[in-house]
Amino acid sequence: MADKAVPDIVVGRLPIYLRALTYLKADNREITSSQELGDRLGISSAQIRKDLSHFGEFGKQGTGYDIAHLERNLKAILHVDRMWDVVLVGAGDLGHALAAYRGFAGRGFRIAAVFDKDPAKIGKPIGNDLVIEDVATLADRVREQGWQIAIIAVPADQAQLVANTLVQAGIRAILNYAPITLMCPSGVRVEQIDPAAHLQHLTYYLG
Amino acid sequence: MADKAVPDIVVGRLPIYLRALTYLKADNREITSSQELGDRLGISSAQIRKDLSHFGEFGKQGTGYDIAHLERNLKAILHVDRMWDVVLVGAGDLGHALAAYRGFAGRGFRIAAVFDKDPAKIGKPIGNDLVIEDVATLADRVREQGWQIAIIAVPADQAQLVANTLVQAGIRAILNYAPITLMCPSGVRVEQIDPAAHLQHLTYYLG
DNA sequence: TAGATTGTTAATCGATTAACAATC
DNA sequence: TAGATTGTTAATCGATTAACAATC
Repeated sequence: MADKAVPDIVVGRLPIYLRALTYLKADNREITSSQELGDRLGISSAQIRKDLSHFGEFGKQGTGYDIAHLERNLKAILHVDRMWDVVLVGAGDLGHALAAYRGFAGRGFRIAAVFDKDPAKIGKPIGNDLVIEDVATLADRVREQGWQIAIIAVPADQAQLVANTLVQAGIRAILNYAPITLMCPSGVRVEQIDPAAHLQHLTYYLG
Repeated sequence: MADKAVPDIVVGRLPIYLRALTYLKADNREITSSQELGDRLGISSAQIRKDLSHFGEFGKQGTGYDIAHLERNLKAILHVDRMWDVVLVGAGDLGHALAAYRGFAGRGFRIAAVFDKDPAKIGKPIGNDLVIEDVATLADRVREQGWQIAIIAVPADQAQLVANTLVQAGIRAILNYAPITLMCPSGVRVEQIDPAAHLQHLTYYLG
């Protein structure tokens, strides 16, 4: 059955499935099952089959899933069967870590440029082969390059302003590391990473 | 109505509410409403009232919520009305960024120690006033200090091993930055941060 | 074939929303 | 008081699970 409006919560699990498949493939495994995947991920096998069924039929009864085949399909579904340029705004410690992060390349992403407003940082090298650019030129550069994805790694009090600039310039997806809820027009998707919030979620369960 | 087993999804929203309250307070606001909070967070006011009702009655009909009072209560509920020591394992770029992160202190957390296995890093300063310790001593140090929370910022292929060590030593909550699903005994809670997975979630919605 | 596992349906479970009496 | 907003109930909506026919 082809898709008709897949629940966002299902979409959010696909990258996890994809990640698991990549590890299985690296282990020279060729076939897996919803049972095995579920065991590894702490998810029921029924849920995995149901989730995948939103997008098509990828398995074989009695056998399971061809790992390379399912991986290829998930990549296509998530549109990571190509490379995406990502703009990074903020060249603090976190920005530097993200610019140097090895984990993006294999999963469809490349940090294409880094911006900061600190004159002492502008012009300095960052990551593998980038140079920090002036955030004053951010909007023009985004428009000119047609970038669609941005990562915000600036202090909380500047995040909304940066987001506004990005959206104005045509960015359609934002990964926000600033600990603040961004207000963005519908049509712009935002994902948030807030380590302190995650830790607080955990401490709830600690005496 | 007091709690009887609050859904985890509700617990996960409390840190977001708390964060919003802190900003309101910094803005010298004294009173807010479920409506205002919801508008700011993109959540329905009904959901906010329902979520809070799991823990008690914090508002006043016709008026709303006293910001400082609700903030105090949420902090207590999440057990961040105290400071938590957090062990950080992994002193790469990300580890350095986390060790230097200013956002933890105000929200209940302090990086208490950093561990790495690289002899070239051990003994080097990191963050404000820490020195990188040998991961070989991790288990002993965790036990001796009674630490309960850890952040894993090591490469994916070492994350499970580190997690096992931590759990063995008594850690009960893990924030995992390695892009791999950790297998941990029930009783140990794990939260995962995987930037590439978040980006893939976003690209699903991009043409 | 016999055994295994998918894809799907129906049943269950849980979360969100709407609505409103209570009341500040 | 009149207006506003809570806390809660009941209704709706959506997601997960169980079960199984199909079939490799």
